[in-house]
Amino acid sequence: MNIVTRFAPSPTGYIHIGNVRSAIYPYLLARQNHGTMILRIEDTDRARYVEGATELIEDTLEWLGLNWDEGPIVGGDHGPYFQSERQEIYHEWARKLIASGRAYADPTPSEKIEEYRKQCSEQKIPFLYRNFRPTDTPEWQPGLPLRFKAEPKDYDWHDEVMGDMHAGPEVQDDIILIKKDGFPTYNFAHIVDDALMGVTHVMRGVEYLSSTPNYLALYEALNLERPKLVSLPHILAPQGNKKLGKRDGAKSVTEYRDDGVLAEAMLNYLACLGWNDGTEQEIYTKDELIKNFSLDRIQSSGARYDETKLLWLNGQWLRRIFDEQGAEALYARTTDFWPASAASYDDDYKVKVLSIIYDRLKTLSDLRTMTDYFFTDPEIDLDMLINNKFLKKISESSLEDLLKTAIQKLTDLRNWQADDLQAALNELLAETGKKPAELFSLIRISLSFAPFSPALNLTMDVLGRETTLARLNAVARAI
RNA sequence: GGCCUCUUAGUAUAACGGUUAGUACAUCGGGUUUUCAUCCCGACAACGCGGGUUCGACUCCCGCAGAGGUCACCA
Repeated sequence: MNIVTRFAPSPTGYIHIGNVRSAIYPYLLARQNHGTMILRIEDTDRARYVEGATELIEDTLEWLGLNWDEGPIVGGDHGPYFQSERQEIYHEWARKLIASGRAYADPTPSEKIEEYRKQCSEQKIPFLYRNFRPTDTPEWQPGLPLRFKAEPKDYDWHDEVMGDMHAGPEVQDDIILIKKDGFPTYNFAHIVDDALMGVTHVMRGVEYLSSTPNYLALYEALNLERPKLVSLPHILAPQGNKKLGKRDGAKSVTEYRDDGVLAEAMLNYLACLGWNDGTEQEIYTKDELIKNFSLDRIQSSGARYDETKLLWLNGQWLRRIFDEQGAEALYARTTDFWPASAASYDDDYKVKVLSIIYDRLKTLSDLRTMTDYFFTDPEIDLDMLINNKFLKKISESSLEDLLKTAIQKLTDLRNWQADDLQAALNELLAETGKKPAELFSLIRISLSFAPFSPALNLTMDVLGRETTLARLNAVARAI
């Protein structure tokens, strides 16, 4: 069987980390089975439609590397892939239901419905429209909503994540199929679309679980085959037990990209939130995820979003790319993340800086704050030097002497290279009788005036003889 | 309120009747000649509660509690 999955978002805004997973899992399943992944835009709610949201969605999927085989941009044999362009199709299927007596036009004014709803809520009973079903219904015409005529009964079905399910007649209702504006509801449109597009696995959030019996009734009434149903548990906000949503500050996926999180790390983290393959592996490439993914190992409970772990994974990925693909490969990802002061420097120099700083990065945007002193002379901050925990017991004149001794030693150094620099530093240690913490802190801070920096010899190597000596001399004069 | 789902350390999870309940993040301690990281070593820390079934239960069954979802002309 050819597996066909889909991601079917509404273009109401950006995709955030709480809802990308319903794109990732269908993608993994489709790729694993050499099947088809469809992107369908569910834009039937004109009020919530947001201009540009479709592009935002496409951008997010592309960044994560979740390409689709059918849908906007790429086309396909089952289009259109925007529900707003499928009006005729929905109406055609709606007419079938009218013909078979399973749908009726509803003339009830909305105030009346609101009243019914209120009655039920006051009596603390569930609101079922079928209990208020109008007896005399007109012919369906524009301006009138079309409702399904429920014939409630028991349903049994299997959910690939939740297991065997059962629901009684009490949950089935006369749901709206076509709204009065002529657009279909999600409830109706997705049934028709999934069937026409050959979707074999419907993967969506658990919030649809309670309406599933209505969908089963619809498949039956339309004489359509049931796809496999896969309910994905929610991703929960870091605090509390609420589903992670925009209101809890769920950031858009692309915001993480702009903050310097790698797509590999994001995909890795999200895929493993609520799914695991039973091994103790933590780092997964996209190909490994595709290979190892399985529906039956998706958790049935919600998982809390933990940004700390995402950032840890990002660090792992930064180092992995550097170690396995080389400095150039990682450098290629850093283009937008250098401080302004780096603009005039060439690629070779920046690659060197990256090479000695990369294992201190959590995100690429850390480059902006951590590398400035490689590109511009830092402002001399004597307080920082004098109050350093290793240097504060040394008098200022001793510091000056020590610095001058170091300058002399480094000035005499023949080869300005990491190894030779380290050798010179070691000799300096022996000659001055200072502890590494004292001597190295003095030089390190004098060069960077930063809270931390890479190994001293590497820093001096990258900075070069001229800059290093100039900075040290400047500090020696200032003390 | 009805219906439905979920419940292992702070977090994500492993275990599919018999383990000192494993792993990772976080936290705390130590090591790798300065700092901050990386890396390595170590520590802390969990089966929601109550009944069964069984020689034996985190695992199976039944209650309870807690949390979440749903009951839209939103998806």
